Amino acid sequence: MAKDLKDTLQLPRTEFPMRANLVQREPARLAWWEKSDLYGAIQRNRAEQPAFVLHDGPPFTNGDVHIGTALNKTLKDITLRYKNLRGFRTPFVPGWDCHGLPIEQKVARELQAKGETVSTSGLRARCDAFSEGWIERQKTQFKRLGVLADWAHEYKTKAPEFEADIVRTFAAFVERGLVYRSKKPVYWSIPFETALAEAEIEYRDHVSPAIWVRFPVAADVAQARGLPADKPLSVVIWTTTPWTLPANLAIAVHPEVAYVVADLGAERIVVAEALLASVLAAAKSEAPAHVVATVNGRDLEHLAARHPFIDRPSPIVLADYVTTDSGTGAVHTAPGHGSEDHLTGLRYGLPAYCPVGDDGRYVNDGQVPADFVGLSTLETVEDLAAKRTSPANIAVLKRLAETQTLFARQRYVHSYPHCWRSKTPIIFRAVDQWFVSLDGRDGTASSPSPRAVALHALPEVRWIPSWGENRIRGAVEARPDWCISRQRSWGVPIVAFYDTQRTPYLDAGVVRAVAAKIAERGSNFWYDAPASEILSGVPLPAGWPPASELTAGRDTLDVWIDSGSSHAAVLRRSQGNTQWPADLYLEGSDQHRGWFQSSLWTSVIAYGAAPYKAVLTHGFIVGEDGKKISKSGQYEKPPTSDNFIAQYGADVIRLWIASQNFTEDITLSEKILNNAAEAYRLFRNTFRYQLSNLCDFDASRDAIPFAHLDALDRWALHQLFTLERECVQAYEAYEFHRVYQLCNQFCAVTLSAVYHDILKDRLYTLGTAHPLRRSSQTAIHHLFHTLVRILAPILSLTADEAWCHAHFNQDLPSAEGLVGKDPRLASIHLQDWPSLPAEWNQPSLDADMVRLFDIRRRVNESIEPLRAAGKLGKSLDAAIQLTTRDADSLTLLTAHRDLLPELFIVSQVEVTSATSAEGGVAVGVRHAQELGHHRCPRCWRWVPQLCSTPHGEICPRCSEAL
RNA sequence: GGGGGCGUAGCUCAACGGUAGAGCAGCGGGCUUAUACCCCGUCACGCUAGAUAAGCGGCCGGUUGUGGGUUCGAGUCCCACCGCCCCCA
Repeated sequence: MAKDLKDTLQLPRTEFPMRANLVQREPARLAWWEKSDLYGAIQRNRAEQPAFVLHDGPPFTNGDVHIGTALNKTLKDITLRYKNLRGFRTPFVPGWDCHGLPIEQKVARELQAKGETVSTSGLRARCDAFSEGWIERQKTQFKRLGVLADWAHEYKTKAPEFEADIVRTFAAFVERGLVYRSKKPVYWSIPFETALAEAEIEYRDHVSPAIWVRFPVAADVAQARGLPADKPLSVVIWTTTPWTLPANLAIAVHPEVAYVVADLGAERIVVAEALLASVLAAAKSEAPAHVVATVNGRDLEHLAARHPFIDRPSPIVLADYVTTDSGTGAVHTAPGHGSEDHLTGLRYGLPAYCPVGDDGRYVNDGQVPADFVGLSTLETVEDLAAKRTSPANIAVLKRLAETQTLFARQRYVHSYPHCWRSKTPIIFRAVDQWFVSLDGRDGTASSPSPRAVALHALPEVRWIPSWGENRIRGAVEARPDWCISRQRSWGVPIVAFYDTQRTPYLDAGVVRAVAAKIAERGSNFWYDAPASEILSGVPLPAGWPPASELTAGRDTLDVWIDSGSSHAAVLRRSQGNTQWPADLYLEGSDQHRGWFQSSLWTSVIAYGAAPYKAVLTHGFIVGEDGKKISKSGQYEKPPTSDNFIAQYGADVIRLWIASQNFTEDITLSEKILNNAAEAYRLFRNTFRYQLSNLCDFDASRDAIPFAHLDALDRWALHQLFTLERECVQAYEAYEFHRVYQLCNQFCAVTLSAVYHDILKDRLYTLGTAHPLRRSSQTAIHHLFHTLVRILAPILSLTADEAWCHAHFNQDLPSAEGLVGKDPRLASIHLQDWPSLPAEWNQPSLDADMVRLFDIRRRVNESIEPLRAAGKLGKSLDAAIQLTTRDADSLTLLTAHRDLLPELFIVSQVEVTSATSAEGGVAVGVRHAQELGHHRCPRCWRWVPQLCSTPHGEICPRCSEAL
């Protein structure tokens, strides 16, 4: 009979499964999105609406999608899905950054391992294929995350049309007169006669001659500085690269370090006070030394010492990087052979003098001693095998000995950079590079400099969070001129030509003409064709030699110009219906110095304004210990997007992302992901409860107008009204974690613990079409349709799944299901954001309910001891007595008298006023049985009297329902 | 070393310069009509009390990484330190 009665209840029914099985089931929905071209449908749906353009920052194409990259793309997806629901047209063209050293290096190493040698264009072809392979893999991985984009029309920086726009960015630099040529030291491989990047350096032990060298100070110079001049005086430097001495232009000392003039008997030397002992030890000096003067480094500035064997001065300069850890505290400075030296040289107006040619041998420049010319500066493979130092070192040592400027020497073993391919030591060598002046060049004084325009543009942009503006401002202000040339192969060529004397020829018109050819033929053509072909049909500017005498340059552009040109190549060309400037750039905070900045420079130079209206940044993922995820070591598998999805499914990962305040460090741990999974289940079950209780509800037929709804249901809609308003605020501020918190608490407290729980009695036991039941179903209907939209940007797959169940009673819309219906029904993502009627705002009702829920809480507290004592099981077994002398409370309780048993989920509530009672409301609890009541086997409530029906003894209300 | 941030319960997040709060997890129960679901209680110091009772303490216990400062009043503003993240050197 119990079974019989149970069948008379309106129990919830739905095919929406409780268990998500996301890992297994998500791919089907993703496949359906793709098959049905959901992205295209969404774009068509909003074709006439104002656009919100988020411009995608391109990930690099050399590996699987990392969880950090997944975070970035998911935040973009959440943003765009929200904007779409709000009615904006949201084109999203994903991009990939394809050129660059990491790929070139990886490919080159693979080739080397296989013993293959290929031409430049052959290497480029391999790089192209390598990059393309990762694009496809990453695309699959991004799709698996649920990211919706124009995947069929992505942008790639290696595409010919894109490359052409990169070249045109360069043309804009040239047009503005900003491009100039200057020397800069780079790592240089002698055997390969090529520049190397940091990543191509291997550190190996190397035996160098460490030498202490006297730089004589003339007597009159010393005297002018108040230094004793009656004996030979010299500044002693220490170096492990004797071959760089011909390029010495200065001696650096630290301004705050104390230096001494030490008398050694026959001579006096200047070294740092702290290093005097070690210097003497190196020279094995037996003679007693005594200090005759002490002076601060700062006071030595501009003191003109002499080069030990070349007739020129070597002035003393100041530099903060000088230490007293080793050496003499006086640092040999050759701006053409060291990065720090170069910067120091710039401060003192010293040239990046480098008398070493591409082949690593001294050139004949009239300054290098004639017998040095042609000597190799560093060891060849043969030299290394024979364990002998380089010819240049030998020559320098010999010359120092001859000029009696060698103070001491030692054999010195240290870690030294080597070329990864030839295994020979590398040299630091200044070579000509292309620079972009950020402060304007000759002839452009009338127009503001790029830096001025950039700084002017910053306040026009909305920076989220706001400190982003300060950060990029610092970077923009401090940035030196932009070195845009790289001696690489896998990149976009710098369209410059050279005559037989290596004189460069550069012209914006020529650059643009070549760009047009690259757009058609790809940039490989630059490497395969002779200059005459590259320039055929291109009118040469006056003063250029004939094309037959020119060769095309081999430098490539800094890859930051590649990605920094994306706004021109994509937005300016309205690719995928985008537009310039973008409404939003959204990347990690490291991009303040990267893409945000490179895009800003290219844009202000070419178009005079920033390419974005707003820039949103997120932090980086760290482990439980607060250390960055790669160093955290808490995961055995690599932290790729796929590895996490394989364990949790995309929607749990998306929920985790949404739950975090992403402007700060984002913590990732198993515990936190399990939290997200727990919250996911809460949302899923909330949808399930709602769907299952709407199984017999047709809004068009059964819905009840708001004014006629039961008070509890109106209250629920009031709560929903508030939730929606707050969620919109949170979304607009990009505070997705607030949306998460709000929805989580709404579902856990307002719905699950209160509203949904109270409703069970009504929904299950009343007659199908009972007004009270329909009233609650009306509210549930609104709750579902609002909540599913609020959560759709975050739980994109699950919200869509719930949506389909609401409309088709199955996972995915069927063809038949859609016949005769609006095709927009096919997906939640084709819906509009709900606009909730203002009448749902019921503050006074809410105030009443707040007080009633407070009493409810106290009722629950009062029931608990009886439960613990085993006197009571479910709350429906309880009969409650509320006693108050407080007129307000009495009015409140009386007004909602009928609602109280439902509200408390008890069988009876008696309200009495008592003059003797304390203030407030006193709660009394009894088992309903004590009142002589009987339990209705159908609805489980205890009532004074059961009545006989064909279904047995049940309560009058149930009898009526049947 | 320089620049930009962050630090509140085990976790995720709140809190106009004005009483430090939620959810989750944990712990203890209950239900079996959302059932691998759901409900109730408890849970950021200490003390006292207690079984159909809860209170007390506030200058002298604690309270937002630590220590100072400004203020009638500081999680919030300022300074220093510690730890961590991003960028640069």
